[in-house]
Amino acid sequence: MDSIPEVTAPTTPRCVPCPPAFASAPRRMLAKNAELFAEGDVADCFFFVVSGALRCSKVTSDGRRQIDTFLLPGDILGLDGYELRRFTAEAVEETVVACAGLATLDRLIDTDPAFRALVLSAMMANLERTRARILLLGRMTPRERLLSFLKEMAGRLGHLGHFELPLPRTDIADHLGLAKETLSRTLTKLAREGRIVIGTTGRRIALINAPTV
Amino acid sequence: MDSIPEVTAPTTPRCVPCPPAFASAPRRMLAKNAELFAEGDVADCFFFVVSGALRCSKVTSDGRRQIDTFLLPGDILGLDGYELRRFTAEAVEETVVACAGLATLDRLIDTDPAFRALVLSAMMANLERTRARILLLGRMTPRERLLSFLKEMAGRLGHLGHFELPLPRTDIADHLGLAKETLSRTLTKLAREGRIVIGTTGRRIALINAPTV
DNA sequence: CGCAAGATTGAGGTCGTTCAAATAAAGTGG
DNA sequence: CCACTTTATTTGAACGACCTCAATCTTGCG
Repeated sequence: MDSIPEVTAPTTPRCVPCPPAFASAPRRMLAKNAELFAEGDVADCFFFVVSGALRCSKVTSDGRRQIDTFLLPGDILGLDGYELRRFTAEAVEETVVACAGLATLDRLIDTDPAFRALVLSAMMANLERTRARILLLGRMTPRERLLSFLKEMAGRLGHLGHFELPLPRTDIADHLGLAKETLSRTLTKLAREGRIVIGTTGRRIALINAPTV
Repeated sequence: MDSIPEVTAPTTPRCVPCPPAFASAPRRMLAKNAELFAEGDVADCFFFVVSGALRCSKVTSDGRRQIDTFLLPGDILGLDGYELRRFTAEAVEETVVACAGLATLDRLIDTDPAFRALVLSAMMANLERTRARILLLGRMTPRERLLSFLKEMAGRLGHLGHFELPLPRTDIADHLGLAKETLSRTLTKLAREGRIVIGTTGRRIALINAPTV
């Protein structure tokens, strides 16, 4: 629609240093759309996202999909403490994770107060983010959902100006509980209103002066 | 619509013994619709629900309300670890809670492995329940939402046959992301189909042979 | 350059909401 | 305990938002 101000390093490669617990943990590289684990798998390890992005989703028997969360570099995945995975995790793009066994997790929680605090705060942040999404999905219009999502992403991606969304429209739609067509329409409507600017590639988005939600 | 098989003790009083951490904690009695705390309040203690029921909700500036969770006897509230409350907690009916300070919580987490496990598992259960609701709110029909909710409640209230829901329709609607009229219609439709039976009082509900969702 | 996958746009239908009214239930005060 | 008030629930009708289906356009990749 409009052009976005180009910057010298438009796409921050987004690779993040590991916390000590994962310093020597083995890495795993995932191709685009590769599955890290699936709903129902035995949960025997947890992960730290080094680079790339993951989506965690559930699918109903008739194919409706809901994406719980997107995981970005620096996030921890797999703390839920269940025997079996409750959702599927897939790479949105090429992604690198560090893996650690659950025994490690239990040991660290019991012996390392700093790590325990990290885990607790990660869980609480997770819970709070999820709760915010409950309000979003239960009571908000597509427009509000999208603005809220973009604001969150802007914050998490660390750029308040513009940022590169590594996510296809379908994923965003399944995250926000919308049809992809509705998402697309809402997106262009926001662009026409001047609330956002969409790059020529479609993936780069700039939030213009976004008032709270 | 139809009559529900009467039982000698139709309404289980639902009062639950305290875990040790709350054994000598002060009690607080809440009248119907009384507020335990409000969004934005300073969070200085956490609670154990002894009897009654609570609803945790958020409200948008224009009055749309979303109920995150209902708390029933035996549930713990206030583990989120935030400085300020992120939601409002009110009594659905006359309710008794036990209160403990957050200092107690921190101390117990650091010193008592059993309590730590309790807290962690409570948080995980909470997170999982919330995640299930994300799918529900994002991708399910009113009918599916209601059946899922009734099934959950039947399990939590401990009766797989019929049970007394202490909740008004409006609360259920705001929990499931529906208009109260839609909820009511869906309810009577399910009753006509024979999937549920609604008592003359409207609050007692029997789930008939509910296949999974 | 051509194909495949993703995104946008359009048209039409459906389901859930909104507004409004009627009915039922629960409190209240005599 | 009853009549009355108030609140909650059910029901109806009509509108509108979002979804579905389908076609077009764009982007990415071989």
